Amino acid sequence: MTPTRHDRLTIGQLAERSGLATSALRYYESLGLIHAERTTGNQRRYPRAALRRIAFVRAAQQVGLSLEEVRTALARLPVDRAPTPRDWHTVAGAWQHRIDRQIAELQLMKAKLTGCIGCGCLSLSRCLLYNADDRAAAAGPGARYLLTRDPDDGPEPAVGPDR
Amino acid sequence: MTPTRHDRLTIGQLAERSGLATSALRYYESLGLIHAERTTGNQRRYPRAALRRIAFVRAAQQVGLSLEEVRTALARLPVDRAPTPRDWHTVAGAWQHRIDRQIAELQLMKAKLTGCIGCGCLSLSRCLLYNADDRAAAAGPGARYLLTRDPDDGPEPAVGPDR
DNA sequence: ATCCAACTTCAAGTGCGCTTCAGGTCAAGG
DNA sequence: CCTTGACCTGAAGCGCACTTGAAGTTGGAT
Repeated sequence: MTPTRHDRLTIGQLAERSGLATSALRYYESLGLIHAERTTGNQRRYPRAALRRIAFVRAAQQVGLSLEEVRTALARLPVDRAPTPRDWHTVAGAWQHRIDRQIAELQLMKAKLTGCIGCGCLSLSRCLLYNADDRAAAAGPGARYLLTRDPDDGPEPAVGPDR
Repeated sequence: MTPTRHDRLTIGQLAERSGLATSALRYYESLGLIHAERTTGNQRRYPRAALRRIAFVRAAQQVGLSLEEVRTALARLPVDRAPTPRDWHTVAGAWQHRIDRQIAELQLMKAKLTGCIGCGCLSLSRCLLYNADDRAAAAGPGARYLLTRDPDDGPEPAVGPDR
């Protein structure tokens, strides 16, 4: 221990403490997510604050942000000091909305599954899962919104074992 | 409508009804997720059941399964008939566990964020977000488990504006 | 002074889930 | 018959988040 000075971490040390690979850290740095000073020999030396930024990044990823979005979010926080409660409040608030939305989606899905279990579902004209995807169409790729309420089932040509 | 016969869909029709691109459908087929018969002219004709399988795939993706996992799951369901309640019960039960876990993770995250908002957090020695990532280390990549309780904070050299 | 693990850069590779492209075939309407 | 749009295949490309590899340099310990 105390390989350099007690408050400057080498990339290896940062990797160990953050649980990320050194390659990931360099990658994050290339994206501007973290920053390092350099020794005279051009080696990176990270301030302890880097750990905090990394924690922020990982947390943001869990919340579903891309690294690019994380970069934007980080840009609003102080570069190498702890954020103020005010800084943090803004960010965390936005995250909570995302989390709430994700939880809501999962709960909806769960409810649909429960319904389907009960009804022996996935039959052609009744299943929520089925009808959500069908004729929802459009809505673009990516965040396809499947599983929102299906207002009407439409004129499906009777039930009968589909084939 | 009624372009071929009423119960065989062209890939274009399936695409429209499922909301997926034809390229995605061919891709799914290449993975064995869906199956089509061919016309004498070698064009695909999908049974209506394909819509159900696609719904299954999309739902599974939402639950976090990879297409490979979906393939495995689908292998346990009848190929082109509606699954029985029993079939379905097994699968849906497994999914619900996954969903529950995901919800729990999100709620934990949310709780931590709330705590951090209250305490003006992300300071070096106290923040849950910070400490979860730090010295959790290991645990492999991928499902990194960040945000579990931090038992001890360890001897952090006082708080003081880190730098 | 010497050693070697840890560091450096840059380019290329990986896995997933698709999309795009090139070059050709099919089928239904005019 | 001819056109046109939907379809076919196989290969390549894309975006994301990294990892791997090659070739060279640094720095802390002995």
